[in-house]
Amino acid sequence: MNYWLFKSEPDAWSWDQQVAKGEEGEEWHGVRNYQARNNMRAMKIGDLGFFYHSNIGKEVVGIVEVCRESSPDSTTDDPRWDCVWIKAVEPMKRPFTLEDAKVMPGLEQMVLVNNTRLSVQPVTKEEWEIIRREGGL
DNA sequence: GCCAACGTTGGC
DNA sequence: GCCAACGTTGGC
Repeated sequence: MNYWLFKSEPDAWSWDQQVAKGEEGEEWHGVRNYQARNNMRAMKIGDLGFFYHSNIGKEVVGIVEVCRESSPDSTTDDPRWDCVWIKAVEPMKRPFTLEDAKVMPGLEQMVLVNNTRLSVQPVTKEEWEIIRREGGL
């Protein structure tokens, strides 16, 4: 079991829209970055992730689960790009902000804090548990 | 809206 | 294979 973080601008695709997709989930399409793609290729069904709102909010708003492993991105014919599907599991009771992450002991090494531009990133078990707890779950 | 950080592209 | 130019992301 591995843990991840998915960034989305809520203007483009929000947590509420993700929740509305229910059990079927949604293809996490549109990623055009090798590192982010490689992270998705490493994912297994059942892996969990944080759903993070970038730009507006700048906070983790919920937890998602990988429900389909990496397959070709339906929004391009370019064979380099594929992606997973994710479904909403539960919302955070309290959103966990980027600001929180910057000052929270134990999150100094977190990718979210140190590589702001990576849109699909790994999260360690320790980081996962801290943020989950701080989110009231 | 600006701009720093980073990734990608393409000329050499 | 290097690196300048350019494009994009995302925090502020």
